[in-house]
Amino acid sequence: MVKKKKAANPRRSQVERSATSRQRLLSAAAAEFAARGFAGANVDRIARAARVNKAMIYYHFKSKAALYREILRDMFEAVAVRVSAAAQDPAAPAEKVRAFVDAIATEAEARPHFPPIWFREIAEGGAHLDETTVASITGIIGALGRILHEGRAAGRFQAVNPLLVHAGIVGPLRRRLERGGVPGASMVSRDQVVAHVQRVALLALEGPTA
Amino acid sequence: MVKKKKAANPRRSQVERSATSRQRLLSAAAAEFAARGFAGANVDRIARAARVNKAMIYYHFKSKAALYREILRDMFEAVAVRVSAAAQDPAAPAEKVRAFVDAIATEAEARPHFPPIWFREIAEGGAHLDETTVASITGIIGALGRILHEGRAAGRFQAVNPLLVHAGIVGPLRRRLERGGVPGASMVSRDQVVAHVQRVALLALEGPTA
DNA sequence: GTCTATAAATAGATAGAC
DNA sequence: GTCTATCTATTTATAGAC
Repeated sequence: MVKKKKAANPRRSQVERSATSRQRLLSAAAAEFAARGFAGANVDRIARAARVNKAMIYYHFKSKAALYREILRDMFEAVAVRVSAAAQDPAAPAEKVRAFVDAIATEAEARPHFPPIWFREIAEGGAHLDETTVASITGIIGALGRILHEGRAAGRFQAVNPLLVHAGIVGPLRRRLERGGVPGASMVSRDQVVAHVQRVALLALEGPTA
Repeated sequence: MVKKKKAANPRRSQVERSATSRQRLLSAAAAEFAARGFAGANVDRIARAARVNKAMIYYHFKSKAALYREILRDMFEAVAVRVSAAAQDPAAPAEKVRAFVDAIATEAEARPHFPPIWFREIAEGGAHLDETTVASITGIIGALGRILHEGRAAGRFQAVNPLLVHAGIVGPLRRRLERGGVPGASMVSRDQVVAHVQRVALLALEGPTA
């Protein structure tokens, strides 16, 4: 009788055994990285927020950087998967654009800390990204590019740079500014934002050239 | 005979006497903050890039934070001034939107490090901003708000949230991604970007509701 | 105004007991 | 898996000579 308990996927068994502290750390870290960026984030603060001993960070993850990379990998992979599905769906290009926007919005909603982190990585030129994550991002942009190309081939869209469309989508799809005295900042609902972005993206693609 | 040389504006005389090192520090710091953010920035690196002794940072500025605030203040003030001018100009609302976009683009061009810094501050919720700078930003959003309101009153624009329009403008108006394997990233010129953003902004405001 | 040397504080990381 | 104590490196900031 060969023992089987050690033969299981190490990743899976680890998750089973320590889902709590590991999970707490991941979500506390996401919040910290979102609020302060990679360099500004503090492992003590992460541990405290997760109500977990700081040493656990180095038990579950190799380093602060590895923890950050893991969060990024997870976030961008999730978006890439959903976005690719939207691009492959048999639907009209315009509908795919709507699905693309909604895919990002949905993932951003499920992970409230995703947009700020994304923003920072853009500002930083992707300094902290590993190859897997770069591949995910390339996949996201690529999926959008395919949708745009398809619409253009069908004579529905005009030629616009995918990166600019992408920026026009990601820009507004961040969390509303909560402070700073900007009036009306927190009065925009999720659905309003999504509807606005979808409308603008489609106008940019289908509207007159003028 | 009262001596006059000490009576001059201390700020002015300081600038006159040390324009070189002070100026070098400011521009080196802007680059560093843009590339790495406030927390990620390193004063040694700033001093080295400016070819100035590190102690000079604390001679000219109170601290790393004060240096950062000074850069932000300058950048946002310049944008606020130009943007307010655009809003006051006697022109049709649509033209004012174009001027608004161009104003930001022009300042961003004059200060290449402005867009990434702006991006970070947005992600951070304005954590490092002093009151003066918050006022500038409020002024920028306010100027856009007035333009939109005017266009709406004239029956030309539809009702859209100024913050979303603003995000749609600032989002694409960042520096083009230079790396990361994104195809076509660096193929977008300044004028193409500005034209795209202007077009999209106006479509969002004037286009059909559908 | 400029420089060297160094103080002082932070913060990432690890050893080792339990 | 979890904790305490601590090491170490980095980095902001200052004192003081020139």
